[in-house]
Amino acid sequence: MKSKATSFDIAHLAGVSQSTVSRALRNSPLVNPETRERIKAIAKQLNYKVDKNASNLRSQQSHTIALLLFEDPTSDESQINPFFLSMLGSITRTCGDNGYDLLVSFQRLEEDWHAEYEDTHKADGIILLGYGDYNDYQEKLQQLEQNQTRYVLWGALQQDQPGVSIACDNFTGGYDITQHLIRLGRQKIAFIGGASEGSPEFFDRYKGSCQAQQDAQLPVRRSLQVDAITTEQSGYAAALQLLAKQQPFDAIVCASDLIAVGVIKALRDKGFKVPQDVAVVGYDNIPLSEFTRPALTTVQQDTKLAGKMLVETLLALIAGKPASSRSLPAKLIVRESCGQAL
Amino acid sequence: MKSKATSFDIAHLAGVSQSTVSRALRNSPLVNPETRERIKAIAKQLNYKVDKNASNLRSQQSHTIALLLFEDPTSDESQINPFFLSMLGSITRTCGDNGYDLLVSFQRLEEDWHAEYEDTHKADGIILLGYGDYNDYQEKLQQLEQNQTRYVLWGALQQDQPGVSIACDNFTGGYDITQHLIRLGRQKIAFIGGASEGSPEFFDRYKGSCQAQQDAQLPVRRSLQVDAITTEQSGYAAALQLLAKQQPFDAIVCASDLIAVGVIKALRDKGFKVPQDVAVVGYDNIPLSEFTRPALTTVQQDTKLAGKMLVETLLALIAGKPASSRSLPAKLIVRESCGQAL
DNA sequence: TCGCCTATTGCGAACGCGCAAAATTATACA
DNA sequence: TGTATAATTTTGCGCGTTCGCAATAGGCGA
Repeated sequence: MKSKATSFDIAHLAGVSQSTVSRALRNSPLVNPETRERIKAIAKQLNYKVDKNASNLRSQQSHTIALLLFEDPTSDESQINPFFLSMLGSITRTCGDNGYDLLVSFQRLEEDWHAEYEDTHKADGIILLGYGDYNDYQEKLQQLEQNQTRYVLWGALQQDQPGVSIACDNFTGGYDITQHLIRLGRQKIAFIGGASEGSPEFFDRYKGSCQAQQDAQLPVRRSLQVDAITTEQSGYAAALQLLAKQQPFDAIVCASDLIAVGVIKALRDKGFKVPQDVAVVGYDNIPLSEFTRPALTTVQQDTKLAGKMLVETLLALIAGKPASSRSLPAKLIVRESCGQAL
Repeated sequence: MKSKATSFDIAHLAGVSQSTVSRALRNSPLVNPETRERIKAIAKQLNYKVDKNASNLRSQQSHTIALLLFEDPTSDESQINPFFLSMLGSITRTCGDNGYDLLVSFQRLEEDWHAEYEDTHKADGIILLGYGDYNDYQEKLQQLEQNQTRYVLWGALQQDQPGVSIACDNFTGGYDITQHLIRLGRQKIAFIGGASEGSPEFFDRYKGSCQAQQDAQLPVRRSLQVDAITTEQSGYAAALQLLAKQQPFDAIVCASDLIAVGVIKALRDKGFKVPQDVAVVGYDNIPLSEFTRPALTTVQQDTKLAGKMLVETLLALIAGKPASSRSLPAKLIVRESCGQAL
C-alpha cells in the first residue's frame, strides 16, 4: 500500500471494470446494489478516496465555493471585522450541509480577484462580502457578468447593480433606531458613517435615519453627518470632527458598532456623558456591543440567516435555477446607550 | 469565444505547441523570453486562466491547505470562538502570501475528517485548530501519521503526541498571571477551566498557576478548581459551582476570557464585587476583554505570529523540509479585573 | 427455439495540463 | 563547408475520473 489506491485497483480486486467502480461509489442506480456494496466494502478496506482533482477535471465542477472578503483598506491587518466573522460561521456550516467546500480569501479591491476563482475552476461560484466602496466593484462585477461567473453579493440592494444580492434592510434599520431615539426625546441627531453612493449600506442607514426625522417633523441637518469607515479609530476621529463643528446635537447614530465604540470613547475623552449628554447607537450587534459601557443600543442583522441565504442562493444559481435578490429584516436591540433607562 | 479557451487555443494562435504555452505561463526558464511574452499577451487577451483541476491532477498537488476548526461540542452553532477567528485572519493572509488557497471547515471530533482532505487531494496539508479534548484526537492523529498526511496542530505541546505542534507557552502564561495576583496580595486563588490531560492547554495553564502559588509558599487547594469549557455559560455555571463549595477564595484564574466573562457575571449576580472581593483574570485577550467591566486582566497569545507559524510550518512539511514544534511566548495584559488599581 | 426487452456492465474517449525524451534550430569553431 | 555543442521547442504520453454508447446476460412471450 505504498502509493495511493486508484479506482483501477478496486476494480481489479472486485473483478469488475473501473467504470463500474466509479458508478458504484457515486451511488448510481445503474449498478446492482449487491455489486455496489461489495465495491464499497473493498474501497473502504483499501482506504480509497476519490481523487477530487480528477473528478473535478472530468465533471467540470469543483463542489467548492469561494468566499471573498473585502476589507476596508485601512483596517488593521490582523483584526477582522467581527460582523463578517459571525457570518463566516453560518456560511461554512451551510456549505458543509450541502456538501460543498469553502475557499476563504481576503482581498483588496484593487486586485483582480474576479477571474481567479471560477475561471480556474477552483470554485463553482463566488460570494462577495464587503463593507467597502461598492462603486469600485462595478467594473469588476461587469467582468463577472461577462464571464458568466456565478456570484452573490452581500450588501445594499441597488437597482442598476448587476447580479444577485442578499442584504439586510438597512433603510428600515436606520429608520427604526432613529425613531427610537426620537421617542426618547432626542431632537438633534447626528450621523457618523459614509453617506454617499460609495457605501450604499451606510447610505441606506443614513437615508432611513433622515426619513425618521422628517416623519417626526424634525429638521434634518446635513452638517451633522460625518464620514467614517468601520473601525474604532475612524469612529474616534469622526467624533472629534463632529465636535469641532460646534453644532449642537444630543444623539449620534453610528453606521456600525465599531464606529460607535470609537465615538463613545471620543465623547468621554472630551467630557461628555453617554447617554445623558449624548445618546449613541450603533449597528450590527457585534458580540462586543453588549459589553461596552454603556451597553450599545444597536440593530441586529440576522447573520445566521444571511449566511444561509447567501450560500443557498449561490447554489441555486450554480444549479441553473433562477434566484433573486432578497432583503432580510433588521431588528432593534435596545440596551443602555440610547438613554432608554434615564 | 463561447466555451473557455484552453492552452491549445493559445498555442494555435501563437504558432507554438501547447507545452510551450504551459511552460511560458509557468515562467519556466526553458522557454525563450520573447516567446514567453508573446504567449502571455495572447493568454491575457483571450482571458485565459490555467485550469486548476487539470494542473493539480497532473502535478499531484493542490496548492491548497485545509483549516479544520474543532469546536467545543456544546458551543452555540453560529457563534465562533473569537480567539480562533483572530487566528483565522493571520492564517488566510499567510496562505495568500505564499500562493496557497485556504479551505475552511468546521468539524466535530467524532466525524472522520482525517481522510477527507489530503487523501482526496483537495489539500496538500491540514491545520488542526481546536480547544477541545485532545485525547479524542489521538486515534485520528495516528491515522494521519499512517497515511503520511502533512498536518500541524495548534495547542499544547505534549511529548508523546505525534506530529508537529505550534503552541503558546501556557504554563508560563498561567504562572505569570497568577504571580501577578499574588503580588497584588491575593492568597486563595481558584482556577476555573478543565484541569486534566483531556484539555492539555488548560491543564498547562493550571499547572503554571499552581507552580506560582508554590513558589510563593502558598498552599495549593485542588478543591478550588472547577472544570469549564470555553463559553460564557460554562463559566457562569462553574462559578456557581465554586461558590457552592463554601470555601473561601479571593481570586479566580480563568482558563479563557469567555469563561471569565461568565464568571464575573455570576459573581456579580451573587453580590460579590470584582475585583474588590474577588479578582478575576482571563486568558486569550479577545477583543471583548477590553470592554468588560471591570476590564479583564488577561494573557495575550500572539495570534498573528501563531497563524503565520502554523502555515509556514505546514508549508515546510509539504516541501519535505524538516519542521519542529514550537512554543510561542505569552504576554501578560494588565487591566482592572485583577485589582491592580486598588 | 427464436427474438426482443431490460437490467447491468464494459469499453474507450475525453477533461486540460506537465513532464521527459526526442527533435529541431541556432551558434561556434576548425 | 561540415560538424560538434548548446539552446530551445515539439512530440507523445499519462494524471484518475466521468460519461456516452456498445455489449452482454438473463427473462419472457410467441
